[in-house]
Amino acid sequence: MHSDSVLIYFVLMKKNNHACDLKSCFLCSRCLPEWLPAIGANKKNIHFKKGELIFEEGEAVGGIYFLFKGKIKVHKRWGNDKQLILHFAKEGDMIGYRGLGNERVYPVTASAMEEVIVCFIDTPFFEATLQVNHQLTYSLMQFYANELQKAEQRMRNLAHMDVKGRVAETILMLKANFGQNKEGFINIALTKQDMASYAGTTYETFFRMLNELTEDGIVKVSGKSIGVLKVAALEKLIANL
Amino acid sequence: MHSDSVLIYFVLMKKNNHACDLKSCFLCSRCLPEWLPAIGANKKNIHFKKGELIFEEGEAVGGIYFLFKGKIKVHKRWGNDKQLILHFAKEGDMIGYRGLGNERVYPVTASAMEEVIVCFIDTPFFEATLQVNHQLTYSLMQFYANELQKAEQRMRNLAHMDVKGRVAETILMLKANFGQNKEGFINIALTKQDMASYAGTTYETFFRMLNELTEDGIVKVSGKSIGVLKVAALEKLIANL
DNA sequence: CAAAAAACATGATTTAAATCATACTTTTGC
DNA sequence: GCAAAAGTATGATTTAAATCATGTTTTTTG
Repeated sequence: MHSDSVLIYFVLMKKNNHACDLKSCFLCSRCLPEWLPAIGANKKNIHFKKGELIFEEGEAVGGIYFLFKGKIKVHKRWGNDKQLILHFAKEGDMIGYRGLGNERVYPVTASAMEEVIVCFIDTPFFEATLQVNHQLTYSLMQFYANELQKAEQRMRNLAHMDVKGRVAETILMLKANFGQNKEGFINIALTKQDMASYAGTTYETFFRMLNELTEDGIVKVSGKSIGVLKVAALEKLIANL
Repeated sequence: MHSDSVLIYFVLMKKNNHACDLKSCFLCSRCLPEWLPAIGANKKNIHFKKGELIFEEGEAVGGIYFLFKGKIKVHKRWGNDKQLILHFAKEGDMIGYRGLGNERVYPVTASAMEEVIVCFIDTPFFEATLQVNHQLTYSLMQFYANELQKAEQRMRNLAHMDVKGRVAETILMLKANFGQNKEGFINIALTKQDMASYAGTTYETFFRMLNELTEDGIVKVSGKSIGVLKVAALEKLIANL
């Protein structure tokens, strides 16, 4: 073994220890303790720079990812300049699970919104893990059931809710997912284009709606930060009536 | 035991035998053979008339249904006169599986489109079944993964595809799901309002789009029957470019 | 079987939201 | 550190699709 290889080996060790404690993620927390060493031996930590793709729509599925550091957006493209953002993933989230159906091709693109470290498990090992850990399979089934409910709720919103309602919903989702700091601003810095792409509208329309909400004293905006002032008013906008 | 009860008992027996052979449905075909008698003892056959609700959005989840006869539409309401149809279920389909997430409330309404017979399994027994039949749990997980992919695909279509494309998609979905008869018409009679509600548009717009497709010789319409003349032309309309 | 209720068919009108156009400001990469 | 690129900000214009209005035909049901 070259001294180079040894060096690389220790660097990876350090990263692994830093990134994954084999306890907290969706996978490790639901596995039989006896199986954890197998996971430790099979996981790979991978680093991505801002803007890099973790995987792309149409690409063959390699495995499943667990996000340890950074934020990732998961989106579907349309044409060559439109997209619908399905999810903003944060530390602890699972990524790539949409590729586990019959079609072994990713139906979405995942791109790093900042420096990202993921823990990667390839499909053959993940499937073996599911065969052995029944409680994990059951949890994953429940997880999918919940995601399906959310997706169909959003389908209906895209079909019938007006843009202002979807903007309100986007803001409330961000608040619920990322929390807010002491100044009352949501803890995530997104471009307005990305927020618009989540709401299923254009940048311009999103901007105008945000202006209206600001004028009505429902939200406050400062650069990339958005703060909710009147939750009830936002909830009223998304009310199904 | 009253003679009335005896009568009812035999009627139910007969119905059961007619409706369910404990072999072909999603549930029975994936269970351990040893478990089938338990299913036989716990399933209930229920009859619905046209227009009756199998369950309704917001109602507490009772269990899961397997459709043996008839057709059911699964939809989400908006306001009090709009809806988005998520699925047209036919013989063999599973219904009510959306209620299996954390929220134990149906997120959708299921209504009988004609005379319907379903086989009902209550949640406690279904969960026991999942705990015992790991392969079934795994299959169900895969099933959900596929449904999620389809839902997110449609989400993107509702956000970015034009109505004509969604009409084309609706027609191709119906053809793929229900097949066509010798005359080349799709084997399902739906109101245009229902087709429009699936495509996420209004009756009037759906009607106009269908007219355009007819004028261009892409489809043929005769009463409630629609026939596809040029598949490629429909596929081109839904092409993502 | 007749009356009421759905569903069908189409033209005219309105409207929400996308697109286009243009200028300024902040990031980012070489 | 500066040029290019990405993001922000807004007004003006267009357009796709919803809504409204009205008459007809088909289905359901008491």
